[in-house]
Amino acid sequence: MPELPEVETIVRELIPILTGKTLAGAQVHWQKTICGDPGQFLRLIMGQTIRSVERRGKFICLCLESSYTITIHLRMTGALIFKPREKDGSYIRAEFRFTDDTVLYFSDVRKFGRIRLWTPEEPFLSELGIDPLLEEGVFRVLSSLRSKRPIKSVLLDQTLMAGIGNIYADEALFRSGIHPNTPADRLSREHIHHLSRAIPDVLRGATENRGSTISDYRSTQNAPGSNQFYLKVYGRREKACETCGAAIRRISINNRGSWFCPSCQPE
DNA sequence: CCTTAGTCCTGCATGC
DNA sequence: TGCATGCAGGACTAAG
Repeated sequence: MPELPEVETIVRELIPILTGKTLAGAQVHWQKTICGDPGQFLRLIMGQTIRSVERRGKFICLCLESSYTITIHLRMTGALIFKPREKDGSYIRAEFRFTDDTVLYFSDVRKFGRIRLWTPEEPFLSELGIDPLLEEGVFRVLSSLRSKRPIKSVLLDQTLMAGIGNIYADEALFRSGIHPNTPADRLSREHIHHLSRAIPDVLRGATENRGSTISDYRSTQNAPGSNQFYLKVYGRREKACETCGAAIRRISINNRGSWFCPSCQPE
């Protein structure tokens, strides 16, 4: 699943490729991919030049010269690719052609991904929380929590911090020695300091490895990441903890799988 | 305020 | 081998 490191990897690849390109044509093969009316969407973006490409949380933002912005959210299996493989063919949900005849394909097996056009008047991604790459911001958010919700659920809450998903929430909690079910308002001062450091560390490390490819994630050039080889708990079913040797366990928190070491992360 | 369950989707793992 | 079942999950929504 593309989270902050995977989306950041994609955006870094898109910046030199898409900046300055002008949209010449587009096709939508799965209508629900586009939020709102696809016809209206296509009319409004046609002929527009991409001024910049940015990441906000897990959103890819294509800022247009008209001051409109296209956002792309990949959700579970979405991918932006320039050279689709044979097997991608039936999963192409939309495609964008530019005046230089290059084509950007939006592929998405599970059809959860969404593309939306924002007018300059709309409150752009106003619900999104802070970027969790800066320790100071993460510390401020974690220090101000007055909620009894499990810390795992809080880390996944995009209105507090935007970009953390299931994989990196579990990894950051493991590094901090915090059980995922710990009520957020019961974290010790030490826990908060540790987690504030662990979150940016985990995200930066994963970005340096160009993300984690568990099943579907691919970069715009169809390249997998390598960070899956460095995960300490996520998906390590029945495997031994590298720190203490205990068996990694999986529990469900708010209907989301949570992987942890019962010995390194006591209740 | 909070949690839980359902929804969207498909491929893959499991079980008989 | 084939078929049925169920599960995963990000974000949203409805219900309790």
